[in-house]
Amino acid sequence: MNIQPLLNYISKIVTLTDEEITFLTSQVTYRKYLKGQYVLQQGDINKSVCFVVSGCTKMFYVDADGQEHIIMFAVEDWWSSDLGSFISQTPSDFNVQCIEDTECIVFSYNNMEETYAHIPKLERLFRKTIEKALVASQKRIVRNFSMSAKERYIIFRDSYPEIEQRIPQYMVASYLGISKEFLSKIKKQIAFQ
Amino acid sequence: MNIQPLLNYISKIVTLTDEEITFLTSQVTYRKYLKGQYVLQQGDINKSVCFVVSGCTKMFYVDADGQEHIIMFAVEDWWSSDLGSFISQTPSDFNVQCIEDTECIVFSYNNMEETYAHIPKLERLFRKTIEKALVASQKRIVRNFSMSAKERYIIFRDSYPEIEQRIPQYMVASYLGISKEFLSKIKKQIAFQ
DNA sequence: AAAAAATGTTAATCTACATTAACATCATTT
DNA sequence: AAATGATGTTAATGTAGATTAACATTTTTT
Repeated sequence: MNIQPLLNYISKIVTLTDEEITFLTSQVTYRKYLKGQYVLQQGDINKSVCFVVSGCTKMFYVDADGQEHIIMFAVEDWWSSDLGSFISQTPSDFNVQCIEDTECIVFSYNNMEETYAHIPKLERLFRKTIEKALVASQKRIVRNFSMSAKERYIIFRDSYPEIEQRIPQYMVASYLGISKEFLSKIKKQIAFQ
Repeated sequence: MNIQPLLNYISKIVTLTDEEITFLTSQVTYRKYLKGQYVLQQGDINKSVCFVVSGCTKMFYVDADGQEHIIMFAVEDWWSSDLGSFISQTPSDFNVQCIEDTECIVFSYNNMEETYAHIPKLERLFRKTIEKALVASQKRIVRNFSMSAKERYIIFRDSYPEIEQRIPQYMVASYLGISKEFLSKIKKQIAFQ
């Protein structure tokens, strides 16, 4: 169990005492998923939130026509899972699936109250995480309304170059909300200009 | 100052003592805006969050081409303002403007810590409000990706019939992310089928 | 190394929606 | 009541991006 990446992440936001670190370690579990495994399925209530230590996950939605729409990716040092379902304990609209072998540190909903009670700083940390998710989500709505697919692709590529490298292109297309054929066209166009 | 609608709203989620109500009343202010007035401007840090007692506001974004994109409306018993900017105290991407004469109860960011300290239940209430905003925002992304303008219009109309009645149609179009001409066409199509 | 599966490309055709522009209706001001 | 401005409609034309289908390339499995 390699909890160090989580501690590094936390230390950027709040400072924990040795005692708090010990307690935190006792509250979380470590899980390894294989490529292709589901962390969460559409319709289930999300009981846990995962901090990714290694690997990569995608959160996506399958619509009425069976089409897959990727909402977000999570790589090292990111929170995977549907935060909305986790915090409200309502059925999730999304699936979370590993697109690489993935190791993560898991916070269970059942432990959260106890964890917050023992380490109140963590409540603040999670509040901030949710805040960031809200801001990012609203920015995404705005972009989808006011920008072309090409502009959105360039922003994605420049914001997350590491992610673009390691995932198949058709998933980038799904994230951008366009077909893989059209993304192919966009990339060609960018290469020649 | 009519604080009753806020108290009714709060009582649905948490129960306040008389002492807490008195304290809360001392912490908020009451503001009246005229139709057309701005509550928040793009680029400013949102210092306050408003509970709408009467009237209606729109939150919108003006893009690089000068086009307006409406993100949400707020009517009686809703929270107006950009929660993202408020909670993170970062410059807002959005404007909030009254589209009717509007009265609201204002929480100032500077008072929040004190309010939370005195009435911890309210921290939970606000956390839940943010959670709901996140869930709604993610649902919106999904809808915009996987549904046609007609489907989105029907959902909007059925979810918020009161809002549709009281705002001009071109604002509904902006909220849906389509042109007013196309919404006009959709409505005609629905009427004839 | 061959076969199979997954991923990526190209081009033709199609469609949901935007844009433009002209006009119609309704609300507000004088 | 006329005039002005705000809102809504219709129709013609344009375009971003979808869909289909065939093929190319890369990766994985055997």
